[in-house]
Amino acid sequence: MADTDTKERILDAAERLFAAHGFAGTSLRAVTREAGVNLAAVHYHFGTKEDLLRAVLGRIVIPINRERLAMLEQVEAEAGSDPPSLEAILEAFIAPDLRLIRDLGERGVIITRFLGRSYTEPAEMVQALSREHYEELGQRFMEAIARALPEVPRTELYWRFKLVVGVLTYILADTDPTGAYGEDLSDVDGTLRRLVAFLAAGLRAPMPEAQRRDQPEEGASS
Amino acid sequence: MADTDTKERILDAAERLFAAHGFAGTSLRAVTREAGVNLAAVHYHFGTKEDLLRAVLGRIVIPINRERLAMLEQVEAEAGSDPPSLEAILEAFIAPDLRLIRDLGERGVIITRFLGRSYTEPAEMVQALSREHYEELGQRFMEAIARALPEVPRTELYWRFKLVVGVLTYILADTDPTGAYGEDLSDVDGTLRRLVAFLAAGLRAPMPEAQRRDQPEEGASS
DNA sequence: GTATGATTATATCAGTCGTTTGATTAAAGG
DNA sequence: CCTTTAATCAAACGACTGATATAATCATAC
Repeated sequence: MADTDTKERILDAAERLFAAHGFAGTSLRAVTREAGVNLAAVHYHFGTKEDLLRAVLGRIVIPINRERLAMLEQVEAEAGSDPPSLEAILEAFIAPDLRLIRDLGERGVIITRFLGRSYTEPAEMVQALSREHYEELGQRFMEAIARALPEVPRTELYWRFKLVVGVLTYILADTDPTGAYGEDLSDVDGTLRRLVAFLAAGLRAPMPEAQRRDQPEEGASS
Repeated sequence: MADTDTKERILDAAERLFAAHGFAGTSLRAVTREAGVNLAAVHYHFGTKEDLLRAVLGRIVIPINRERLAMLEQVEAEAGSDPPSLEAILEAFIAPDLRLIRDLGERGVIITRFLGRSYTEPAEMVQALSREHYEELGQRFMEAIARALPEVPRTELYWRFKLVVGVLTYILADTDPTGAYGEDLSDVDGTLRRLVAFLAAGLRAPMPEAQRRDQPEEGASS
């Protein structure tokens, strides 16, 4: 059995099972059973269970983020010396994930679910890994958005960008092949447009009135 | 040892550990160790590990949802025959969770984290339970929002409401006592206002242009 | 005091877990 | 061909898991 085959089979199986059951809920025996390989192969090829997860996450996230960054750079290049449009930036941020579904079919669904869940995955190391992959990129996108929305205070934008991440995370975690995405793959683009519309509006929202700390709690505010 | 004490201790410990490590990553021995009780007490008082989780989730969610519903009803009563404002509805939806942090301090943080994570928790039964608690209530809020936004198509609202849930889920899952929420509890109200502003704008966003399926992919759309 | 039910404590069961080990096999290189 | 390296295999280790059984203790009522 060729080594690239064994490793790939382990990675594929682990990807599926980690996405479905999380890190703690997935045993190495389940992985090796599904991959049809020997238990010790995991340790031979990857080391610890954590190392396996690192490998799974890395092979997913690195190409996606490369694509994400490339899209952003293209958007910026097309805008020239002007700031790029907010919608285009958001599209660059979101599209690579959603297009996984269209391009990879069922594996795309597995991956998006895995990505979406990794952010709130109970095992701390999963979260830490996930954030590590996104930190620099997030900063990059934050700055592009700040240029597109100079009138929104920076701290507010930082916070709102987290909400953008939250929405994307949630959508990814909730993908379901029997739902809208699975039925009609061209709907991915429609979904993208609607997502971008929602998020762009939220990012552009005027700041709410400053709170007044010395007043008792109020009911309705028009 | 009085039975209400033992049960409470188990529930408290389980709440903390499930929130931190998830269902699969938390063993009953860890729970009983932390609670300072005997292993058999779990089965005696609660039955299976799943039943314990049910009990933990139920004692958290039921009062919060009661409060959520009460706030919505108050908002509707104040609006009379008019539709209530979107902002007020969103506030009724979100405030009970956020106020946990202010009102319960560290336990509030634990609970919000638990709630936020339960939606994407890898163990399927956690998710199923979580959704079960929110299904009817979600429907109730959806209808209130639809009355506040009659110009947005119903199917689009349904979908956008899921994004609202996603944002809230993410914020809850990401609570960190060392962050903004923990430092200044009065900031919970500011957070609520900013959240509502973001989400209200997104919900009110005009529909994006319908997609054209027969056209090649476009770049920027102004 | 006794009787009864509730509760706790301990031991055990059967199984699972990640990791390691030494043996064996397969492939590559000289 | 032999030697070396890479890869695979099966067994074992020590630890842990949820659940159960049983006996002891506690609490309450009569």
